[in-house]
Amino acid sequence: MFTENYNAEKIEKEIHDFWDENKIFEFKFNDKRPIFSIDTPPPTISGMIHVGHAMSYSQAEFIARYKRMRGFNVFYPMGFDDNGLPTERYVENVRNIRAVNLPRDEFIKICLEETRKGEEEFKEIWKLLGISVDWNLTYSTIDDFCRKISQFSFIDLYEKGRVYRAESPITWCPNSQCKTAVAQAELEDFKRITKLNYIKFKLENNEEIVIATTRPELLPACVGIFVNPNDKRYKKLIGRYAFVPIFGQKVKIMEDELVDPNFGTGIVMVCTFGDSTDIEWWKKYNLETKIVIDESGKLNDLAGKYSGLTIEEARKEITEDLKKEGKLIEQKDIEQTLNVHERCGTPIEYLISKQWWIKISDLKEKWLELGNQIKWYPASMKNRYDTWVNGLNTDWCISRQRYYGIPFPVWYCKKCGKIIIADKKDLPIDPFYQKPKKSCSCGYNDFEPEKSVMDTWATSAITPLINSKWTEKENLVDLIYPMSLRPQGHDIIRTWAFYTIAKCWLHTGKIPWNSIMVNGHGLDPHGKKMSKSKGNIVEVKEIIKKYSADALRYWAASAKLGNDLPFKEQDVARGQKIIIKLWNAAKLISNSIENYKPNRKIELKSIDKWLFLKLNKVINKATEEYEKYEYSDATAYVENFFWHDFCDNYLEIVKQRIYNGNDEAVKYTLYYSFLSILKLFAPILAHITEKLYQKLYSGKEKEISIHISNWPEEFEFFDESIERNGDLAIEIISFIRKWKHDRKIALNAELNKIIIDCNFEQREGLKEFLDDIKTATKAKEISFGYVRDNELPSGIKIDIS
RNA sequence: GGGCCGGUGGUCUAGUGGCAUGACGUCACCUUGACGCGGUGAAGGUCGAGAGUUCAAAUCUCUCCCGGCCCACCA
Repeated sequence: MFTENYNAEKIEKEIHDFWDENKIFEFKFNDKRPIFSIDTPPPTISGMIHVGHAMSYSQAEFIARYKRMRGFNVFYPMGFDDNGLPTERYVENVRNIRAVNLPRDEFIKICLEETRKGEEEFKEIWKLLGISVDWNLTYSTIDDFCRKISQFSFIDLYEKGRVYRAESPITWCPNSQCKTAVAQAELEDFKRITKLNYIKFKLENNEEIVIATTRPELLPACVGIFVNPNDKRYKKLIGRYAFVPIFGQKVKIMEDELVDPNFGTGIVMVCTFGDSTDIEWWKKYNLETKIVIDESGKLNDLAGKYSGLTIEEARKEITEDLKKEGKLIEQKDIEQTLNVHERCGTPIEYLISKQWWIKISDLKEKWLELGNQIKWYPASMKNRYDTWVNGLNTDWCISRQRYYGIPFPVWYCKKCGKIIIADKKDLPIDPFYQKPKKSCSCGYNDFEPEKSVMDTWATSAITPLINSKWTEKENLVDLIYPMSLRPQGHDIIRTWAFYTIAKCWLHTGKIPWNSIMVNGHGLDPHGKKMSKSKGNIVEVKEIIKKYSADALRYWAASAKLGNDLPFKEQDVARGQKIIIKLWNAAKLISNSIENYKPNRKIELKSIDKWLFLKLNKVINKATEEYEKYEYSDATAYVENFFWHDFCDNYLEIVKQRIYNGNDEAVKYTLYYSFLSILKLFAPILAHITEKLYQKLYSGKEKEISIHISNWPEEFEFFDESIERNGDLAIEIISFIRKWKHDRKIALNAELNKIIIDCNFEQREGLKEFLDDIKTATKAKEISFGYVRDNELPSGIKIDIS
């Protein structure tokens, strides 16, 4: 018997130490059990770990624990995504430095220092939360092995003809902290109100046409004018020439179906480049190239007196000047959707530059087919993948003009310009500080290193191969690839999920994982994303300290898979109540279990069988839900069974038998039913179930930890009529409770006599439960007989006195 | 403009054809030998709107409205 209260902070700490010491979560390399491998998301080191992170990682963690109990050898690694733009931005802010002002190697060193710190912080919090990863399997995307495998991957795709270098228009972020090429997947939509400017262009014969544009600052880059071929108003213009105001260049008027006659004046100017239609026309009609915006979003010499101005400044001044010249005849407010960089919200520009690309846009059908080979949970999330693939219109630009990332294993010959690719056996290399091992084929021996680094997604897209130690002699590819499960958020389906499927298939010809579970986000109480700048971050540590890790995990388990979940402290408090309830139930039954070890078949009473019948159903349902990764529905079933069937009804009914101390049937029932309850709760309430397992079952059950014990299976099947009859008994007990309540009598007040009036079948069934009704209602006497009133839904009538 | 997800008592939520689930909150009663962080009850919903299919619709179909997300070349 134990009497102490539950001290979550102390006990959770003890349990963590126990798990560590006994290596409970270690992946066993030589083991016959089937493997369940998880492609854990490597979090970006961003300096703020909030309950939203805790939620998504907990949800994958529930599945890891469930699978472990199902007898799988679980491969559950942890990674850290600690390079690339987000990390640079983080480090620049934390240290208040700017990468551009520092030597490259010094900046990289600082980044490494800062990310180490961030990783320690993550590790500490994940341990507090009880995330059951095997920390021996940790990787970081900037470590030697990841640099090697990432460069290897690049060379492999280069050799396969999937990687190419090309000078072409590219989406570019001109933000002073970015100044890099970005990929289609990194763009977001942004709606804003802007001015549509109606501008007069002169024709050769001094006639005038009016063109509507939102970007007058691009006038110096204007290389053509288009009208719709079916637009009768402008048919006569086709093939003639116009002069761009202020800048004076002469441009041809052409026709194209893409022009919407109803937008603006129905006449469009093409600039290199204002948007993707410009690029399309530029390619299709082989137009001149006039780039007027530079890498930092300023106008260059082509803009004449406007040179050096930012886009916004130039727009303002050029508009002013047009107005002065009488060329601007109208300005209208319109709503405009434009592409912005997802990291900083800056409108992207199109520049021409030389970048490295992975060819993906020609294989849309393949990507869709691979998507079909993977099981999506919840199934509807596959739509997002399909939509994205269908909308793909460019290849994947993987070079970034940044500092802290994985370098390309590439040099260029300074004489003939030939591309020199490093030898696979020399990886990882940094072309900035290392040279090719032999001269160029042209005989020259001086090289220019590729200065760009790779898009972080290019590395994180091969996490299944990183986990498999692909490229190493002693690898796990046959063992764990394709991996069993990819858990990840819905916001990165177009990036992480898609790129992983694409790259891994290009390398191996196989899908990267058999299933993907897509989790929602933990939001602030008002349903908004948590972010430092909004000041609405709820910190993991605080909540764990106030409630407990188990209570926070319970909150995480309350969201259906894929749904976003606003953080409500009352939900965590609800988890706390269940934990306390479990502890107190254990207190009550500890006497019966502590010195008891079932070793033979016992004749059970009907109410005991009733409990097992209910339990069987819960085990079935919970298992079914877990197989679909629906931990939340599973938990709801378990919770309902534990709280109501087990505590409110069964325990109340058998209390006297517990106190008697020598009822073998009740001991047997409590031993196994409570063990099952603990196991069913174990994936969610990982700590308290472990503690109670050790307190009550240690030395009796085979495994030292509940988390490696077997998932509960159905008990012996009893005649289903017992469940029905037991339910009738509960119905009668409830009625008597209400009867007492209506008379403001205490529930434990004694009754003189209960008379039950029912049909023959009910009477036969209830006979087995009369004692239970008697003790639960404190009736001195109970009998069958004729009753006039008090009819229950089942038709039974009760007389109470 | 297209797609996906959602709209259920004050708040949140389960529920894909058959009397609307639970939590939190509210109110009342019960100081029951595990738990008052408890027990027992009560009040509270025309299940976003409309139409249709059906003996029967929160659930299926259509239209519309609202919210969120994803996608799209409208200058």
